[in-house]
Amino acid sequence: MGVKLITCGLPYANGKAHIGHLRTYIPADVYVRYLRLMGENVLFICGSDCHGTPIVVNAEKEGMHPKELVNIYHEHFKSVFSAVGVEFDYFGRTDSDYHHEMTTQFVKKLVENGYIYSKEIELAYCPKCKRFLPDRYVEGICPYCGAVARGDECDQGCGRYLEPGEIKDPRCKICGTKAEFRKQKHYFFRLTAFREFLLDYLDKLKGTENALNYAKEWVKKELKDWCITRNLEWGVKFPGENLVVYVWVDAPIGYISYTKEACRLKGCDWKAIWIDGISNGKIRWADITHFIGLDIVYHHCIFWPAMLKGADFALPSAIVASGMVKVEGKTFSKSRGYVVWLEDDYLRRGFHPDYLRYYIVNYTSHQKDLNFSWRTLMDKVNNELIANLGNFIYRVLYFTWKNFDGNVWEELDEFNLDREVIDNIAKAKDEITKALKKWEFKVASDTFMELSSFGNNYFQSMEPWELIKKDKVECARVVANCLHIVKALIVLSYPVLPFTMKRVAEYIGMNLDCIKIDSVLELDNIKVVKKPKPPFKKIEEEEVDRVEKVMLERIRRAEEVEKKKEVVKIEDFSRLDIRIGKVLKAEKIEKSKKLIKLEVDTGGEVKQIVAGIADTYSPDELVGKLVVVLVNLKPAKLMGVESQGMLLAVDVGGKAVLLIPERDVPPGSRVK
RNA sequence: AGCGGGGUGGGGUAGCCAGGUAAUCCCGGCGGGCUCAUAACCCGCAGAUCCGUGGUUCAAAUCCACGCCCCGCUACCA
Repeated sequence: MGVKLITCGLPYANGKAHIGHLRTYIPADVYVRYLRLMGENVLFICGSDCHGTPIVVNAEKEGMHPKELVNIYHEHFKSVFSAVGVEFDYFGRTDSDYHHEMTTQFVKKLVENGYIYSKEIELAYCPKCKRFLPDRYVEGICPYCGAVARGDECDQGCGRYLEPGEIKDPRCKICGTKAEFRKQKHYFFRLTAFREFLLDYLDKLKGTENALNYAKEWVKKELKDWCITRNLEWGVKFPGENLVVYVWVDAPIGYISYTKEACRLKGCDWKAIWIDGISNGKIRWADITHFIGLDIVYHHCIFWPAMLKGADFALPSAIVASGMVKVEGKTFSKSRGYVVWLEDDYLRRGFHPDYLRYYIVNYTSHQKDLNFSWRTLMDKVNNELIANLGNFIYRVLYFTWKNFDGNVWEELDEFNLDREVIDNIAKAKDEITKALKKWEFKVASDTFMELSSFGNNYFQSMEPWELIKKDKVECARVVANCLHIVKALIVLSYPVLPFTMKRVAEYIGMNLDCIKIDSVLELDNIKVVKKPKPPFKKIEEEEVDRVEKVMLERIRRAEEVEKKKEVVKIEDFSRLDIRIGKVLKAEKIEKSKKLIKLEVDTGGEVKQIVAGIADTYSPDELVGKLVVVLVNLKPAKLMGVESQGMLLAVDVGGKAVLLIPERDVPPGSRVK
C-alpha cells in the first residue's frame, strides 16, 4: 500500500509554542490517528524552520549564534508537541546537513531547468548593523499620513500597505541608523512561467475552500517573479554565490528532506512519494496533504507547487488550512497579550492535553476562527467531556465492576447486540469516516459525543439499576450492550483524546496500538479487568480564575507598553514650545549629584533651568553653548531651585547627551 | 485601497451550491423526573423579523443587486 504523507507547517524556531500553533498541529495529528485507525499507511512529518533574518537578529540580541537559538526552540517545540500528544514520525530541522544538501540539489535543478535568473535590485541596508534590511526591519515616515510606519505597512497611522522603497526617511529598526539603498545582484524564480500550470493545478487540488479560493484569485490577478536570495550568512548557500536562499524557498523543501530522513530510518522510499507520484492528466500527483495556517496559503498553494513543478517533483494533492485563533474573543496577538503560551500557561498549570485537543477540534469547523477562552474550556470539559462522555463510560464500567465483578458473560449464554445499538455505532463510524474526508473534525468529534449521548439515553431507559434487582440476565444483556458502546467510544474518540482513552482502554484490557475502526462493530467478551476511575478530572472555577487573572495582567501590561507607542497628532506636538537657547551661566547645585542650574537666553527671555546633566557636562563647558529647550513646561522646584523649562537631551544609559543645533542659529528660534 | 472569507435564538453550528410548511444539533437558561454515575443522567419548555434595503419568484436564510459590520491576506517577518 502506498504511503500517505501528512505534513504540518514548520514552526519557526524563534519563539515559544502558543495556542496558535496547535490550531494546525492538533487537527493534523487527529487526522493522522484516524487515518491509521482506518488502516492507512501514514507518514507524519514536521520540523523546525531555522533560517531567516529574525532568527539572526534575535540571536544577536541574545548574544548567541543562530544555531544556539535554534537549538533552544527546536527542543522546546519537540517537547511541547510530545506533551500534547502530537506525535510526528520525524521532526527535523532546516539547519541540518541533509536539508542543506536537499535544498542545494533542488535549487540547482531549478537553475538547470531555466527557471532562475539574476537581476540587480536596490535594497535597504543598515551601514551600522552591516546588514540588508527586510521591509519589516525598516522604519520611517508614511508618505500618505506622516505617521511612523514600517517598511511595508503604515501600521500605526493610516494602515496603508506600502510598496518597497515608498517609505520616507527609512531607518534601521534595530539600531535607528539611517538606511541606505544599495544595489545588489539577486536571483529570481520565474514564477510567471507557471501561471497556466497553477490555474490548472489549483482547479484540481483538494483541500479546504479557504485555501483554494484564495490562491486561485491570487493567480488570476497577477503573478510576479519571486526574489529567492538574501544577503545573509545564516541559511542555505545559493550555489556559487555569497548569498543564501530565501527561507521561504528552503523551508518547504524541509517537507522533502524530512521525508527522506524519515524513510532512511524507517526503510521506506522517499522517491516513491515525492518523485514518482501518480500521473493524472498533465499533473503528477503525490499523496501528500499539507496542514497549514491560513496565513501561509499562498506559499503552499502557489510558490511551492511552482517550485516542485519547476524542479520535476510530484505535486501535493491536498492543502488543508485552519482558521485563525482568537483569545478571549480578541484577535490573537503576542504583543497585546492575547496569547496562551502552551508551556507556561497551559501545561505547567496542570491542564490536561486532551482537554485542549478536544477544545481545538470541537469548538468550531476547522476552517473557521477559533476563540479560546478559559471559561469555555471549563464549560466544555465539565459539561461535555465529563458530563456526557466520561460519565457514560464510567457509569457503565463501574456498574459492571460493582454488580458483576467486571464480568457479565457468566450470566449470558447467547448474546447479540440490540439493533439500535448496532445502528448507532455503525452510524457514528460512518459519519466520522465521512467527516474526515472533508476535514470536518468538529463533526467527527460531535459524532462520538452523540454516540455517548445515545449511550446515556439507552442506559437511562433500560434502568439496569432496577433490572439488577429483578432480572440479572436481562441486566447483563443491557450492560453488555453498553460495554460495546464504551468500546466503540474508546476507539472512535481515541484520536482526539489519546491520553485518556489509552488509560480507559486498560480498564477493559484493550490495547489501542494496532486497533482498527472496524472493530467497533465486532462482538467481544468485554470484561472490566480493574476497578475503574472517572476518566476525566473536573476543571475547578478557581483554576480558571487564577489563569484568567494572569492573562488580564498580561493584557494590562501590554496595553501600557502600547500606550507608550501612542501616536500623537501634530496639534499635540505644537502644544510644546521648543526653542533654541543660549547658555549664559551655569553652576553646579550644591549637595546634588547631577543637577546644574543654568541661565538660558531663549530669545528675549532669560530662563532659569535646572538640568540633570552634571554626569556628562561641567558647568564651564556649557556656557555659550546652543541648546534645545522646552520653554512652556510647567515650572517645578528641584532641590529647592525653580526650573522654568527643560533641556532636551538623549538618555544614554543614564547619562545625558545634549541636543545641539547643527548650525549656528539665533536664540529663541522655534523648533518644529 | 484591493482581494478572500464570513454575519442564522445568549455562545458555537447545520441548512445556502441543486429556493418549498420560519430552521438542525451541542452548550447555556428555566421547569420536572431518576438515583447506576464526577449534583453527573433522562424528559419537557422558553428563546432567532436567518445583518439591512431593494429585486427575481406562486414561494428566499437559500438566487441577484446595493449597503453596513467582523475577520484574514496583500509576495523582501517567518
